[in-house]
Amino acid sequence: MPELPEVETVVRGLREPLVGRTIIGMWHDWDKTLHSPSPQEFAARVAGQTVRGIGRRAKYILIELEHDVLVVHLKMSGRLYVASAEDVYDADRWVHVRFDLDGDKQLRFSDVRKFGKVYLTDDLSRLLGHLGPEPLDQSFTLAGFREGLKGRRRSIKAHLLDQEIVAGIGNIYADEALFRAGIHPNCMAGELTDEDAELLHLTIRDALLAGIKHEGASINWYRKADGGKGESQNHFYVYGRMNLACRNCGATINKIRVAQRGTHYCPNCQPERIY
DNA sequence: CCAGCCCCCTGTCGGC
DNA sequence: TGCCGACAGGGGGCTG
Repeated sequence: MPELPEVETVVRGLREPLVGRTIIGMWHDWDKTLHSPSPQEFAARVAGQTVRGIGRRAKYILIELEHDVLVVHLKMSGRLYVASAEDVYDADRWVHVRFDLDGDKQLRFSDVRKFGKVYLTDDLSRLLGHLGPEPLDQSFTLAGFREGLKGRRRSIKAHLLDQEIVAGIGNIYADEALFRAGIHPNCMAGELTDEDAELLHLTIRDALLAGIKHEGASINWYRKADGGKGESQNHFYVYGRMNLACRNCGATINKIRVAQRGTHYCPNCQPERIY
């Protein structure tokens, strides 16, 4: 569920309750949620470390400790929140990892579908080195984006979902960025014009910034760190709007499958192209 | 290189 | 009502 805007919103919400807290110990009930190191080493290493800061890389949450980084990927249904030990939340029934903090607080990782992963590492580049540029950083240049499109014989939607091209876009914001650029999701990446690339380079950032502004999309599982819902889903142009009227032209939004993912587009604003 | 399929899981929804 | 398949904000792996 969570893409860059959702993860960024969670990170911002965790900063206040988490930074400065010390991890006392940890508990888990699903081995596969702990990616690495082993549960025994994980618990031994994390205990006693204080949270120095919290950040984000692509869809990964980075909790910076004194000697390691605690990394969390929410995948489809993960939630991360800080609670007082006695607090009870709806999401608690799916908590699979819990970190006990000083001050009688807890950092809880809840995950209905159990796809989420938690890592502890002192070598972030080994874990995240394969990722492409951050779309909202200076490192995401138009020149680099154009270069990456050259000669690629796959759909532009598949291209945008490739985390090595640009990191943090998922199914929602790929559809939204392509709509804003007027580009059909099945267009060949390598066939886009320089003008297309320039527009898409802009609309990727616009779509993601709109998502952050509205604090992420709470369609199903995603919640902010404080448990509240985001509002981004109320501002989509195409995602989840099949058979509804295009906000731009009034045509009926269509849904197809591209790159094995449900894909929403306006057949009028994003016409198929003949090469 | 890339499309297409599988897997990891659980919950929800629509059709019969 | 119950059952059953399809599908869901992700990503890794395999085949052809």
